[in-house]
Amino acid sequence: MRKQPRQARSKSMVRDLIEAATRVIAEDGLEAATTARIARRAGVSVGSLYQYFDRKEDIYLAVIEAITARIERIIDEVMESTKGETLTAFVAELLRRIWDWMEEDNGLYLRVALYWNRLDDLGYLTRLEQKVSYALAMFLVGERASVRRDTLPVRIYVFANAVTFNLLRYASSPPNVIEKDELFTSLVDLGEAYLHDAPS
Amino acid sequence: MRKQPRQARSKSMVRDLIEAATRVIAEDGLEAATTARIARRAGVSVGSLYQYFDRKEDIYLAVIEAITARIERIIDEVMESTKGETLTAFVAELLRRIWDWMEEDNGLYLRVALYWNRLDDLGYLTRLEQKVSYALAMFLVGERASVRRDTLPVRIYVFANAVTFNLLRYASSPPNVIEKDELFTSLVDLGEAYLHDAPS
DNA sequence: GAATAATGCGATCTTTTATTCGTATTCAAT
DNA sequence: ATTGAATACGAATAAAAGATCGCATTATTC
Repeated sequence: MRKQPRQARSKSMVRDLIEAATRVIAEDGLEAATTARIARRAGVSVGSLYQYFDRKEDIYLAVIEAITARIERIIDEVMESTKGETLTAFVAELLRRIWDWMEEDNGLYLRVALYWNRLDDLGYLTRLEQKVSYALAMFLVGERASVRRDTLPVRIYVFANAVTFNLLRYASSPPNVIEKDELFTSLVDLGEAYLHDAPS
Repeated sequence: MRKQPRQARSKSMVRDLIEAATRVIAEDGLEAATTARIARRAGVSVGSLYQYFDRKEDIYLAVIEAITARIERIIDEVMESTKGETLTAFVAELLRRIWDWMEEDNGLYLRVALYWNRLDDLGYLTRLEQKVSYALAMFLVGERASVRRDTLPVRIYVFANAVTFNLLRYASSPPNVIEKDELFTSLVDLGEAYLHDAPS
């Protein structure tokens, strides 16, 4: 961001721009998210946009930064609210909360999430992955389940990715034979079967 | 494709174009894969390109079609070669074979695969997913393992996606603490823990 | 209420890229 | 060898979109 907005109006303009970008992406896809379009949607001129974003991509980054921050907060809240419970409870609640949030506003964030790969460069995804991995490890330890310590990191990596991408994939084109709840239950089961102590 | 190539030279030109597109994408990314660039790389003029592809996207489609067909062939071969063996054996061998192929030619297809989402529209991915699902189901039945029939379809869906995206994700940025073989073993374990009969 | 800084504007410039089309070349059939 | 069809060419066209910049408006400060 080339300049920090100082006055109140410019701060709110930046917020408006980020929101407008989010909505344009959600509604008409990343291709449609041109500077002109975003600016118009925000009720602002292109010139103003470039006052606070050096390049078009910087707006995209701002969008994804906001999403990531929001998910991180959800993770924190769920860790707190399921403290002392099982890993299963944590995963189930986390899924529910994230999905509910993404579904809000006519699936706004669900739609944006489809462009994750193009928006991200994997930096933000990694950030989230690390947070989730940490949480999972905490719960496993808390359960004093006999975990196979040697393979745990890989398993957590695999599980975290499995959950993330199954969600994204399902969001982008849900097979009509599979209900959302069914998917969620299965993902929770996956954690149970895969992360708890394995048959030697 | 607007016209079918009839003569030998035009057929080979179409092949060259598809290969050139593949290489340009792999080496410099999808952004760089402009019509001009692809044509030049194939040693052909843009005009010739448009003789056989109506739109730029049609070349991309041809690229991904070729890849999908190749993977389908690998699946068939592995099904054949592990016939009568366990599901685990099938999965392990499939992973090995696909990865080996993608690594060929300096990771050519591994690099292209990173753009899957932008190339695909999920049509080809679904095609592959269905083939894999079918294969997994066959092996499970063959093992006469007591599978929980009610949840099997979801589980297979989840597993197939888990494997696919863990591969793609790992390919795009392997965490340096995780070795490829470790990942593969874990994915195989995942199938074992998750697809075989679950603790009621 | 001047003076100065911050913000906002949008027509304009510039670059990039897809696509076309008239012409030149090569092939295949007779 | 001749002729017509297929193929190849690439300069030229046209549209799209990112980014800029000089000027207008609004806020802040003293």
